[in-house]
Amino acid sequence: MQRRPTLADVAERAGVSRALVSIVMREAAGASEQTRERVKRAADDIGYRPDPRARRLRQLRTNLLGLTFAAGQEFHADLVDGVYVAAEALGYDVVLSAVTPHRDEVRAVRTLVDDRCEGLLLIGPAQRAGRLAELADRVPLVVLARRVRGVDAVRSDDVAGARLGVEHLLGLGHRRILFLDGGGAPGAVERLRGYRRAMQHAGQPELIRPGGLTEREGAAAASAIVASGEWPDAVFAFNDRCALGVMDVFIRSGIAVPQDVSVLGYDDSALAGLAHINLSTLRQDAAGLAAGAVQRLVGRLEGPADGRDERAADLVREPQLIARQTTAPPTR
Amino acid sequence: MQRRPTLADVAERAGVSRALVSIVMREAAGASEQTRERVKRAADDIGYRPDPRARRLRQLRTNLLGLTFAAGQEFHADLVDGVYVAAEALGYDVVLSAVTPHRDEVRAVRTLVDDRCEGLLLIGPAQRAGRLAELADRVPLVVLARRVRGVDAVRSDDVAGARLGVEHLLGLGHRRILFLDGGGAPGAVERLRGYRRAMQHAGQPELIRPGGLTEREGAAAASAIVASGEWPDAVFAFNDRCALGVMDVFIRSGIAVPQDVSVLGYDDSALAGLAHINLSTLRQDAAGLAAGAVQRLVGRLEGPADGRDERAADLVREPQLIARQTTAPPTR
DNA sequence: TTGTATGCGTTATCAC
DNA sequence: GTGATAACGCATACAA
Repeated sequence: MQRRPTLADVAERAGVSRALVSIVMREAAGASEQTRERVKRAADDIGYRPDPRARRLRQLRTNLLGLTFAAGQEFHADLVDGVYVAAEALGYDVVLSAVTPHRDEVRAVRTLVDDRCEGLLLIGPAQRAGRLAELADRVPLVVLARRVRGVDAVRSDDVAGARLGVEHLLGLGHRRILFLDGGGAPGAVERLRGYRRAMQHAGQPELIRPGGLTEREGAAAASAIVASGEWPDAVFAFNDRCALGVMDVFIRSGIAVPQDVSVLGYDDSALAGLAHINLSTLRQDAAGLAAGAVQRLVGRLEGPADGRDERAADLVREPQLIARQTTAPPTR
Repeated sequence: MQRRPTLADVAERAGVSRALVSIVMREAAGASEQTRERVKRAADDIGYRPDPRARRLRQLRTNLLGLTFAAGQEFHADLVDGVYVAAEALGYDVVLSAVTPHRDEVRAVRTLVDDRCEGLLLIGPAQRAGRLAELADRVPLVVLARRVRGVDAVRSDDVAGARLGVEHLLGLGHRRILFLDGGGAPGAVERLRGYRRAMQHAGQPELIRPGGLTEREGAAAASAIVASGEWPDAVFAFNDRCALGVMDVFIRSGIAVPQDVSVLGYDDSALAGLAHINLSTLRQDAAGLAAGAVQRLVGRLEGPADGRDERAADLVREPQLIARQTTAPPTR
């Protein structure tokens, strides 16, 4: 027998009906303990594993959650992990669909819809809000790590995070705090707003330069700072990668961190925690965000039928300040 | 009609049989051009998309390739992209299964087998060779980026890569070349061997220290070097991350790269190419490796029935030297 | 060229 | 508690 054993094979071997095997495999009610034992033995003996395709085909529901993510991005990976955990706890399976250089988001979403996922989770989607709203109109959808008008979203409170960061630096005694903006990246507007509000509230001047998302851009910004000859007390970078680029250029230029300038990142990526880097940063609660998104999506799926016209939710979670070695009181 | 349209709905709307719709949707022979047109129109009108589950259930083959990978790892992401591309070219779909902190490899593999994938692609699996051989015995399997005895594997030629690196440094005029070993990591044994062979061939003394896979370990190794007071001409690190740790400590210690010491990495990760880092390194051809693995796997699936006892293949591809700014002729 | 009938592996409904 | 039977959406052999 080259083909894989089916439920019918188990039934034959155990000498019971297929219906009973189904009941036993699903741990459903309606079978005696003795029968259960026999069926399980038979299933194990021939190495039977239920076919999810056939199961989902027969059931009205697929119990499938589709998830798009950018392969290779650390923060996305953390969210994927969290989604797996949260979905399993609620009895759902997860179908992954990666966004890569040769496979765009539209395509990633299409495969998930074709696979009959009941709901979609999109991590940091790049599509414009209008498209996402259209999509959300056709299939239950929750966006992760980005705010989209008219669509359910779960994300960090970037305004609060940036404010936390500024308050940390102010608390250390810094005054001239330079913010490196993230341009059009998700969360950039909010982080900038948080910075500005906190600085205004403290009565300090706003120092803002274009930063970016990568080490390269951070390095460029730092070079500009060095060239200007006028250093700030502290640099608050849009994210960790940008902060690393800044630190790299500073150190090569003989500017000590944190003695001469404090540097603060955002994301608490894996690099930030390394012993020789020890970057102070703000941590987003990936597991919490993932759980929140899954719960929201499942809530829509299992909620009251009249809830479909419910207004889109925008769930935010507070980031957490991780003070390491790159921020310290001014030494001057 | 809340439920999704089925093939039968299309048939009804187009006024033809379901078999004809099936023929048209599969682009199979046996339908007139006129009918094709009408069916396609009807399908588009009601937004019909075939159900892959039902399709695969009916067919003897699923045309599914299962792929495990570590979410968040850049090199894995490159391979995932390559697998998507190569699989599509051969008419296969890819099912992703991530290995994360809360989801181990065994589990990732199980879901793929349950989903009736015809063959499995494992990127850098952590299981010991014996387990993998057992698995390969039950399902067609190709391991990517690791060598496993008795199992099909596609990987870079790490011996050749290390040799290339050493020859590059020798060619620049360096003699005292220190190699930072990767311990038990995949490819570590081969890279060490390549280094030793090249050094022996050149009649130079072998300088070997324990390195590691991360910035942290690279930094530790560099600290030891600095403390010893005796610098080599060049440091050849097990991988880019290790090399970055080395450079970080060197620069902080006032040792200029490449003026005082050349540093060579391995992997050509995204960080290596950044303007302010510009790490010389060895590039693995991710797309080529992925394509090779997919071709090998599909070859097994579609190959002659008597080929199942074929000996396991070990396909290697040559890495490529990327000479950037961290390696240069000695200035002394 | 087109239509009919059957089965893929499972679950759900109904009898017994 | 247990078993027969239909149905999920689709593809295929075969008949028309």
